[in-house]
Amino acid sequence: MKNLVESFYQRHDVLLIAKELIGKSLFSYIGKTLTAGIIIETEAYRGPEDRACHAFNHRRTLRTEVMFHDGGIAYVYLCYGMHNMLNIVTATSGIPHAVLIRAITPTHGLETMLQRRNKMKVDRTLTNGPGSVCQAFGITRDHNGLSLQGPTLWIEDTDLKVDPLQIIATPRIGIDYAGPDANLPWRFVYYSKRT
DNA sequence: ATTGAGATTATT
DNA sequence: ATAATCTCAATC
Repeated sequence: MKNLVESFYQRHDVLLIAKELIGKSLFSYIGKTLTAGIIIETEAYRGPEDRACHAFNHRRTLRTEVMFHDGGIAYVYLCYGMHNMLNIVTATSGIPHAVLIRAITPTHGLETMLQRRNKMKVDRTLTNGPGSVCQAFGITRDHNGLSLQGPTLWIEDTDLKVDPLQIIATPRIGIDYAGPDANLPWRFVYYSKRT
Protein backbone atom coordinates (compact mmCIF):
# COMPACT_ATOMS: atom_id res chain seq x y z
CA MET A 1 0.00 0.00 0.00
CA LYS A 2 1.37 3.38 -1.00
CA ASN A 3 0.10 6.91 -0.86
CA LEU A 4 -0.56 8.41 -4.27
CA VAL A 5 1.94 11.18 -4.97
CA GLU A 6 1.23 14.71 -6.11
CA SER A 7 2.31 14.02 -9.67
CA PHE A 8 -0.50 11.46 -9.93
CA TYR A 9 -3.06 14.19 -9.29
CA GLN A 10 -1.38 16.96 -11.23
CA ARG A 11 -1.68 15.38 -14.66
CA HIS A 12 -4.03 17.17 -17.03
CA ASP A 13 -6.20 14.26 -18.19
CA VAL A 14 -8.97 14.27 -15.61
CA LEU A 15 -10.85 11.46 -17.38
CA LEU A 16 -7.82 9.20 -17.06
CA ILE A 17 -7.38 10.07 -13.41
CA ALA A 18 -11.07 9.42 -12.72
CA LYS A 19 -10.68 5.96 -14.24
CA GLU A 20 -7.43 5.25 -12.42
CA LEU A 21 -8.94 6.17 -9.07
CA ILE A 22 -11.26 3.19 -9.40
CA GLY A 23 -9.82 0.42 -7.23
CA LYS A 24 -7.72 2.78 -5.11
CA SER A 25 -8.19 2.98 -1.35
CA LEU A 26 -9.62 6.10 0.28
CA PHE A 27 -8.59 6.75 3.90
CA SER A 28 -9.71 9.24 6.52
CA TYR A 29 -8.42 9.65 10.04
CA ILE A 30 -11.03 11.89 11.62
CA GLY A 31 -12.26 11.92 15.18
CA LYS A 32 -9.40 9.63 16.21
CA THR A 33 -10.79 6.88 14.02
CA LEU A 34 -9.52 5.33 10.83
CA THR A 35 -12.00 4.62 8.06
CA ALA A 36 -11.14 3.29 4.62
CA GLY A 37 -12.63 1.73 1.52
CA ILE A 38 -12.06 0.91 -2.11
CA ILE A 39 -13.25 3.55 -4.58
CA ILE A 40 -15.76 2.01 -6.97
CA GLU A 41 -17.48 4.99 -8.57
CA THR A 42 -16.21 8.40 -9.75
CA GLU A 43 -17.22 11.26 -11.99
CA ALA A 44 -14.94 13.64 -13.88
CA TYR A 45 -15.56 17.39 -14.02
CA ARG A 46 -13.44 19.20 -16.55
CA GLY A 47 -13.14 22.80 -15.62
CA PRO A 48 -13.93 25.77 -17.85
CA GLU A 49 -15.36 23.85 -20.82
CA ASP A 50 -17.71 21.58 -18.86
CA ARG A 51 -21.14 23.09 -18.24
CA ALA A 52 -21.71 20.67 -15.36
CA CYS A 53 -18.60 21.83 -13.53
CA HIS A 54 -18.95 24.46 -10.82
CA ALA A 55 -15.96 26.20 -12.37
CA PHE A 56 -17.49 26.34 -15.85
CA ASN A 57 -16.26 29.34 -17.78
CA HIS A 58 -13.69 29.97 -15.06
CA ARG A 59 -16.39 30.82 -12.56
CA ARG A 60 -14.32 31.58 -9.53
CA THR A 61 -16.08 32.02 -6.20
CA LEU A 62 -15.41 31.27 -2.57
CA ARG A 63 -16.76 27.80 -3.18
CA THR A 64 -14.91 26.94 -6.39
CA GLU A 65 -11.65 28.57 -5.35
CA VAL A 66 -9.86 25.36 -4.35
CA MET A 67 -10.46 23.81 -7.77
CA PHE A 68 -8.09 26.39 -9.23
CA HIS A 69 -5.26 25.27 -6.99
CA ASP A 70 -2.68 22.57 -7.75
CA GLY A 71 -4.02 19.02 -7.83
CA GLY A 72 -3.80 16.68 -4.86
CA ILE A 73 -6.20 18.45 -2.49
CA ALA A 74 -9.83 17.92 -1.52
CA TYR A 75 -12.77 19.99 -2.75
CA VAL A 76 -15.68 19.50 -0.38
CA TYR A 77 -18.93 21.38 -0.84
CA LEU A 78 -22.49 21.20 0.39
CA CYS A 79 -25.28 20.11 -1.91
CA TYR A 80 -29.02 20.43 -1.39
CA GLY A 81 -28.26 22.07 1.92
CA MET A 82 -27.43 18.83 3.67
CA HIS A 83 -24.98 16.61 1.84
CA ASN A 84 -21.23 17.01 1.74
CA MET A 85 -19.56 15.98 -1.52
CA LEU A 86 -15.92 14.92 -1.74
CA ASN A 87 -13.99 15.79 -4.87
CA ILE A 88 -10.34 15.28 -5.72
CA VAL A 89 -8.79 18.36 -7.31
CA THR A 90 -6.55 17.48 -10.26
CA ALA A 91 -4.34 19.23 -12.84
CA THR A 92 -2.28 22.28 -11.95
CA SER A 93 -2.89 25.79 -10.72
CA GLY A 94 -5.43 27.70 -12.82
CA ILE A 95 -6.99 24.56 -14.34
CA PRO A 96 -10.13 23.66 -12.36
CA HIS A 97 -10.46 19.92 -12.88
CA ALA A 98 -11.95 17.62 -10.22
CA VAL A 99 -13.10 14.05 -9.65
CA LEU A 100 -16.20 13.37 -7.57
CA ILE A 101 -16.01 10.29 -5.34
CA ARG A 102 -19.47 8.74 -5.60
CA ALA A 103 -19.13 5.34 -3.94
CA ILE A 104 -16.73 3.01 -2.13
CA THR A 105 -16.81 -0.44 -0.59
CA PRO A 106 -15.83 -0.19 3.10
CA THR A 107 -12.74 -2.01 4.37
CA HIS A 108 -11.83 -0.39 7.69
CA GLY A 109 -13.76 1.32 10.46
CA LEU A 110 -17.10 -0.30 9.74
CA GLU A 111 -18.31 0.35 13.28
CA THR A 112 -17.59 4.07 12.97
CA MET A 113 -19.28 4.26 9.60
CA LEU A 114 -22.42 2.63 10.98
CA GLN A 115 -22.52 5.12 13.84
CA ARG A 116 -21.99 8.12 11.60
CA ARG A 117 -24.59 6.86 9.15
CA ASN A 118 -27.01 6.02 11.91
CA LYS A 119 -27.46 2.48 10.69
CA MET A 120 -27.53 -0.91 12.36
CA LYS A 121 -26.32 -3.16 9.57
CA VAL A 122 -23.76 -2.97 6.82
CA ASP A 123 -25.51 -2.94 3.48
CA ARG A 124 -25.10 -1.40 0.09
CA THR A 125 -26.59 1.92 1.19
CA LEU A 126 -23.82 2.52 3.75
CA THR A 127 -21.43 4.17 1.30
CA ASN A 128 -23.09 4.12 -2.11
CA GLY A 129 -23.57 7.78 -2.92
CA PRO A 130 -21.42 10.89 -2.64
CA GLY A 131 -23.32 12.19 0.38
CA SER A 132 -23.20 8.82 2.10
CA VAL A 133 -19.47 8.41 1.53
CA CYS A 134 -18.73 11.74 3.18
CA GLN A 135 -20.99 11.01 6.12
CA ALA A 136 -19.47 7.57 6.67
CA PHE A 137 -15.92 8.95 6.47
CA GLY A 138 -16.69 12.00 8.62
CA ILE A 139 -15.80 14.39 5.81
CA THR A 140 -17.33 17.88 5.94
CA ARG A 141 -16.67 21.30 4.47
CA ASP A 142 -14.09 21.74 7.22
CA HIS A 143 -11.86 19.51 5.10
CA ASN A 144 -12.15 21.68 2.01
CA GLY A 145 -8.72 22.42 0.55
CA LEU A 146 -7.01 19.75 2.64
CA SER A 147 -3.91 18.05 1.21
CA LEU A 148 -4.27 14.41 0.23
CA GLN A 149 -0.76 13.68 1.52
CA GLY A 150 -2.34 13.04 4.92
CA PRO A 151 -2.51 12.71 7.84
CA THR A 152 -6.27 13.33 7.79
CA LEU A 153 -7.32 12.35 4.30
CA TRP A 154 -5.42 10.40 1.67
CA ILE A 155 -5.60 7.79 -1.09
CA GLU A 156 -3.38 4.74 -1.42
CA ASP A 157 -2.61 2.42 -4.26
CA THR A 158 -3.72 -1.18 -3.78
CA ASP A 159 -2.86 -4.65 -4.99
CA LEU A 160 -6.28 -4.88 -6.56
CA LYS A 161 -6.00 -5.53 -10.26
CA VAL A 162 -8.67 -3.62 -12.12
CA ASP A 163 -9.47 -4.93 -15.56
CA PRO A 164 -10.37 -1.95 -17.79
CA LEU A 165 -13.30 -3.98 -19.03
CA GLN A 166 -14.72 -3.87 -15.52
CA ILE A 167 -15.00 -0.09 -15.65
CA ILE A 168 -18.29 1.05 -17.13
CA ALA A 169 -18.67 4.61 -18.41
CA THR A 170 -22.10 6.25 -18.20
CA PRO A 171 -23.47 9.80 -18.23
CA ARG A 172 -23.13 11.69 -14.98
CA ILE A 173 -25.87 11.86 -12.37
CA GLY A 174 -28.01 14.85 -11.46
CA ILE A 175 -26.68 17.37 -13.96
CA ASP A 176 -29.59 17.71 -16.40
CA TYR A 177 -29.03 21.46 -16.37
CA ALA A 178 -25.74 21.01 -18.25
CA GLY A 179 -27.30 20.78 -21.71
CA PRO A 180 -25.27 18.73 -24.20
CA ASP A 181 -22.59 18.09 -21.59
CA ALA A 182 -25.13 16.08 -19.59
CA ASN A 183 -24.67 13.21 -22.05
CA LEU A 184 -20.90 12.92 -21.77
CA PRO A 185 -19.94 9.45 -20.44
CA TRP A 186 -17.79 10.77 -17.65
CA ARG A 187 -19.10 8.63 -14.81
CA PHE A 188 -17.07 5.51 -14.11
CA VAL A 189 -18.39 2.52 -12.21
CA TYR A 190 -16.41 -0.52 -11.15
CA TYR A 191 -18.38 -3.58 -12.09
CA SER A 192 -17.69 -6.63 -9.94
CA LYS A 193 -19.65 -9.75 -9.30
CA ARG A 194 -21.45 -9.43 -6.04
CA THR A 195 -23.19 -11.67 -3.62
C1' DA B 1 -32.89 41.88 -0.05
C1' DT B 2 -35.06 38.21 -2.44
C1' DT B 3 -35.35 34.08 -5.09
C1' DG B 4 -34.69 29.73 -7.55
C1' DA B 5 -32.30 25.72 -8.06
C1' DG B 6 -28.81 22.37 -7.06
C1' DA B 7 -22.75 16.90 -8.59
C1' DT B 8 -28.73 13.87 -2.87
C1' DT B 9 -30.91 10.75 0.35
C1' DA B 10 -34.48 8.38 2.88
C1' DT B 11 -39.09 7.83 3.21
C1' DT B 12 -44.23 7.74 1.57
C1' DA C 1 -43.02 11.08 -5.85
C1' DT C 2 -41.36 14.21 -2.35
C1' DA C 3 -39.59 16.54 1.89
C1' DA C 4 -35.50 18.05 4.13
C1' DT C 5 -32.26 22.17 4.14
C1' DC C 6 -28.63 25.91 2.91
C1' DT C 7 -25.33 28.09 -0.25
C1' DC C 8 -24.57 30.50 -4.35
C1' DA C 9 -25.46 33.57 -8.03
C1' DA C 10 -28.65 36.23 -10.57
C1' DT C 11 -32.00 39.63 -10.26
C1' DC C 12 -34.50 43.30 -8.42
